[in-house]
Amino acid sequence: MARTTGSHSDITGPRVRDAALKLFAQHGYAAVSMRQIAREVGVQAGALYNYTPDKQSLLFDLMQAHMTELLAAWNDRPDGATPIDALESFTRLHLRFHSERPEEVFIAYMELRNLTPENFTIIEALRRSYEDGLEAILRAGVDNGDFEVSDPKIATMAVIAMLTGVNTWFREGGRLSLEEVEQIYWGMVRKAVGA
Amino acid sequence: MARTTGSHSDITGPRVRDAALKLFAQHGYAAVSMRQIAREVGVQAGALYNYTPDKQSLLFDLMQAHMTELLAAWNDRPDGATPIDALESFTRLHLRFHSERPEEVFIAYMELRNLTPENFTIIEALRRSYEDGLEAILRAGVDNGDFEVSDPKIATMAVIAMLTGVNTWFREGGRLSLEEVEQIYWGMVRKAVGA
DNA sequence: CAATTATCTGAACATACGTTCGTTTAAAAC
DNA sequence: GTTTTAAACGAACGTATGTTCAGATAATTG
Repeated sequence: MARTTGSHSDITGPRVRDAALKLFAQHGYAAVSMRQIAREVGVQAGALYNYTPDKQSLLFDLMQAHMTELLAAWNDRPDGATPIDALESFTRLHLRFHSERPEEVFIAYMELRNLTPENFTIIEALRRSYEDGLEAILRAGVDNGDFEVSDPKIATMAVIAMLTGVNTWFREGGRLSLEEVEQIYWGMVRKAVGA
Repeated sequence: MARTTGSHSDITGPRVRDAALKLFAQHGYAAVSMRQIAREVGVQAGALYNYTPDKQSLLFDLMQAHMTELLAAWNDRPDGATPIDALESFTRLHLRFHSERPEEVFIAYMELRNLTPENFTIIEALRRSYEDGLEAILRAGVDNGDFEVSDPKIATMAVIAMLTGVNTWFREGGRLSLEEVEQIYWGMVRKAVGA
């Protein structure tokens, strides 16, 4: 037995990726074996190596793609005229983007320590660049008097932690719609920075 | 070779616990082997089973002890006269308790999915009981007009996420002292709930 | 000082791991 | 319709896993 009916690289490739995403998010990188991923795809373990050089690349590619998409979404945002508008825009974008990708977000936060040092450096730089975007908004608001923030660096971490925490409980179809959640969080963020 | 000079249960026991704590926090539960823990302790893998029935109990005991200590600290708090005082007390306690135990906190948040279902249920109940404490404060403040919070349940999650996020960057001896961090965060929490 | 007990070793268990590779087969190209 | 190639199989590689246990030895007890 070998190549099965209907087997195709452009079908299996994404399926490998999806299986890795789902299983890494569910059980953690270290707890998932290549054989489990293969079983989820419906293929033997050896066949996975047509699509990834190794297990580590499977993780790294997922995280890099996620961070790159996040930064792309950030760069495409409608730039707010005022720091207040920009902060609202950031808040809503962050909530929407993250709530749409619970598995990617989970992996991005939980599996950093399972990256090789080189890969970790790359992902860390992407993350910092995202944080810098928010920090710039906060500093602009402090400068023009819109915000009252004693330490923009800490406020940046606080806001991001608060927003990302939504992923621990928010589920589509739950008590609140995403729009309601956005509204509530924007209210808290706005007040927290004194605007 | 067998029992070595100076070997004692009351010495090795805590050392097993400490090694597990350190290694689980550093590499993750699934990525750490019993032989690694044994090497850290300076003992053969088999000897660990004098101190734990299995690897899972090592994780569960760490998490249960952590949550129990957190709840104990919470019950011993000086109860604030007003909701505002109570919220400040909560904020400072949370920050102090968590910053003193970075490894336990890391494990408590990252290794939930590596608990057996029964163990997960127990830990989850402890966590919820902690969250309920904060939610009660927020509701009291809403009722007496001290706070302006549209959804106490969400505000609870937001505040805890914001505060726990401190552990991702705070290091003793860094730019800011714990006291300064407490002050900054209390300011943001207070404003976020409209007090 | 002899008997007992607590503590640890070191080997063994069956099973699983990530990865490689020769082989086989279906689909694509000519 | 034949040749070429992409894709998957399935067995094998050496190593590691959690856990058990008989045997050995140091500390403790009487």
